[in-house]
Amino acid sequence: MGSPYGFELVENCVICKLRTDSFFCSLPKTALEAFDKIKYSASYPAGAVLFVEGQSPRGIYMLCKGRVKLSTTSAEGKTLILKIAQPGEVLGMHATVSGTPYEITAETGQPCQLNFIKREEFLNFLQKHGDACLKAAQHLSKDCQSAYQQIRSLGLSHSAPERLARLLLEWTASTHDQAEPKVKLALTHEEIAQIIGTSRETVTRVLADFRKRQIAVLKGSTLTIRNKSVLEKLVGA
Amino acid sequence: MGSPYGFELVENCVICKLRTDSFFCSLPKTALEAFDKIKYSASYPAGAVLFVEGQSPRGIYMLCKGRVKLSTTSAEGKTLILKIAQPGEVLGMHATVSGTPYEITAETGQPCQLNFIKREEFLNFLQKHGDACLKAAQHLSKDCQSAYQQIRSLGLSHSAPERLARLLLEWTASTHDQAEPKVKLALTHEEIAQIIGTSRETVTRVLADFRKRQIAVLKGSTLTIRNKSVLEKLVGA
DNA sequence: CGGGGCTTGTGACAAGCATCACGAGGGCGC
DNA sequence: GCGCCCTCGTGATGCTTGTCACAAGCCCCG
Repeated sequence: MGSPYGFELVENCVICKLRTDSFFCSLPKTALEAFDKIKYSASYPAGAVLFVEGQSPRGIYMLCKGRVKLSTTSAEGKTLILKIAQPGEVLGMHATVSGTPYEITAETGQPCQLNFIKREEFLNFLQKHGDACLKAAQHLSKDCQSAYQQIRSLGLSHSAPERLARLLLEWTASTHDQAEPKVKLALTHEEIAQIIGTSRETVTRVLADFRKRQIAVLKGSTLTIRNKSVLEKLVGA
Repeated sequence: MGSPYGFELVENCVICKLRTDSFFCSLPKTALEAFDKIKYSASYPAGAVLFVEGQSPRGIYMLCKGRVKLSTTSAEGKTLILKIAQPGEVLGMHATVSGTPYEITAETGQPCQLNFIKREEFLNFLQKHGDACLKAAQHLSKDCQSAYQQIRSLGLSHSAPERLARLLLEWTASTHDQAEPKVKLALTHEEIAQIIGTSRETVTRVLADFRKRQIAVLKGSTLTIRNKSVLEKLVGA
């Protein structure tokens, strides 16, 4: 079938080509089929809001394709980005599992395909399928870990350059041992600022400084690390 | 039986008087008995280190009695306290479930009773007992939530008074509708500073300011909120 | 009761950064 | 092609707070 957002909508998890090795995708067949029965597939355009902090949990969203921005906002309107979710991740699981309101906001950053599962059916599913429940626990653990990492970044470093250096290293962590690692990312300075908890102007200035010192260059949406060791020094001390 | 730290060591979870309504304590009988079989009970003095960030996970600790300080430390030796764990909480579950190194350090803040469970046996236990696994997921969700709350506090507020006000309100959240809520806590200014990510001197100064303005008074280990609405105003805007 | 060692209180100073303000570039629709 | 809006670049300014330095309590223990 066709789709309004430029890609095929895959309706069946069992034969899905998007499946990654992460989380629910890698369930044994019986669990996967059960999962397939209770899910609702849907496509969303960029900028769609899946849920807002404070809402009581309707259920979980499993991200098949695209990127989703997870953020939280203060009373004054200041926004902090918690993470950019990648395909394979499950969104809104904390709230759904614990029954408390969503504590974060999820917004698609580009056209996305998602599977939605209602809260009750998801909880039932977890109870029936022990291996799925264990996967869920693992997923929650990962979320905790990334949260702790962000706490470290926010709480244990005073300078904005240090936090930005840490973020750049994080982004290029998967590119092993290249002379000049390159990463594509479609984030504005404003959004980067919201990740590391600083102002847009500071990000601009620090990036300009990095460019001048030949440490890292962000051109268009391509980030190139020129001197990884200096970045590591910035983070380390 | 006697105990070196001034309280009885309860050896059997099923008949344990310390049981709270939280997490594994409130399991159905069969699961509780299985839990009881694989656990090792032990008492620890104040200042004992249960695990250190970076270690590969040996297993989980279930806190029955006492308080445990969970923290993380930067390369420069700066410490950030993530939370003070209360009885009923499980420590080290993220690392144990996901198999990655402990990302935080756990240190007893007073004499404690803990149950330890080896990683493999714990994972087995979760797989066999679906309701326990669900409880585990709920516990992890709670941890995530408190982590997100701390991220909000660190990332979305620029002033130290604001963060301290938020912390005080958090501490007194359970004391509903008292004219002047009082809370006992045995934390030094240094430790408070490590929770809200500021310096010891700043905590001292802000507390002095709060005292002068009749907002909150910390005397010995007793905290008294004199004017809750001002605190809420500090947090809100 | 008289020391250490830890905690708290306070002043001075400078760095870091948020904020405001404004201008330049670049993409997109009309 | 023209204008509009969003993003990026950059200067000036002042507040917040980290840091250093040191004095005063406080508590525990011999």
